[in-house]
Amino acid sequence: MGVSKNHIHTVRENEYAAIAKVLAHPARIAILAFAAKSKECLCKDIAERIKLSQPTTSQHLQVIQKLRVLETKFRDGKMYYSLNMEAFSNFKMKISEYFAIVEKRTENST
Amino acid sequence: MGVSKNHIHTVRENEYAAIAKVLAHPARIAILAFAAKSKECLCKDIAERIKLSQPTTSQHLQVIQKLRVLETKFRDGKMYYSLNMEAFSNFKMKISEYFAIVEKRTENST
DNA sequence: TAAGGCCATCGTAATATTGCAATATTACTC
DNA sequence: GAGTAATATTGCAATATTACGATGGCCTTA
Repeated sequence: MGVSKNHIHTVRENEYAAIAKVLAHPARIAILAFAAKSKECLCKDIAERIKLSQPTTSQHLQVIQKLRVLETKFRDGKMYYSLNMEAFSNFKMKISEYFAIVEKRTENST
Repeated sequence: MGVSKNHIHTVRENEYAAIAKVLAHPARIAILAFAAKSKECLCKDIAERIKLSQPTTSQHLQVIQKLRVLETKFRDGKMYYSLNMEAFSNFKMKISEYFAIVEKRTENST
């Protein structure tokens, strides 16, 4: 087929993969780093910075937002994006958890 | 267009994204964990374990191999896959590096 | 040599992702 | 209300990803 068979994998495997997916595009890597630096930023500024169109940038922002790593505040007719540190730290923890699991398994392997 | 514009991003951004891409599928998450546990394993065993066909599994193995996180040994007419711990640790380091960069930027942000 | 096991590759299909132009929407300002 | 600015959405095109059956190659063993 070609359809992703997520259902045959465990919840945890899907969770790790979902997190990695957010980071699996250079534009999103750049967006998160930019958002961290600028605290609050606008879509158009991000677009200008990463040199992608406003719609494409908006699309990437939605992808990141789905996992709550970016939060939004609406003020003065503008949408301010900022890094959700709590969610981001959770991201980091989950990924570290996975690496730890894999590493631990190598120790006990036959 | 729709073509990925990797060239407009930095080498580092592309590198982080490339690493994340390997982890961006539950099957590959499972494969790495399985390879860590079994030390040496066969494609058919992995396929059986993750419940995907042999060709699909082989395809995922190639993706992981591209970044050298899996290494292969041919013996007795079989291809044994095993985790390349050095490459895997490098993976972990790079990802940690990225998280650290982002976190650091939040401290100095205005 | 034949048979069987294992795997990569090819071919194909379905779906997902990436990207932009055009448009719609929303809110502020005059 | 008209104009402006920022963003989301829609529609479309190109490419990438995911998945499997079929095939062929290679090695081992009978």
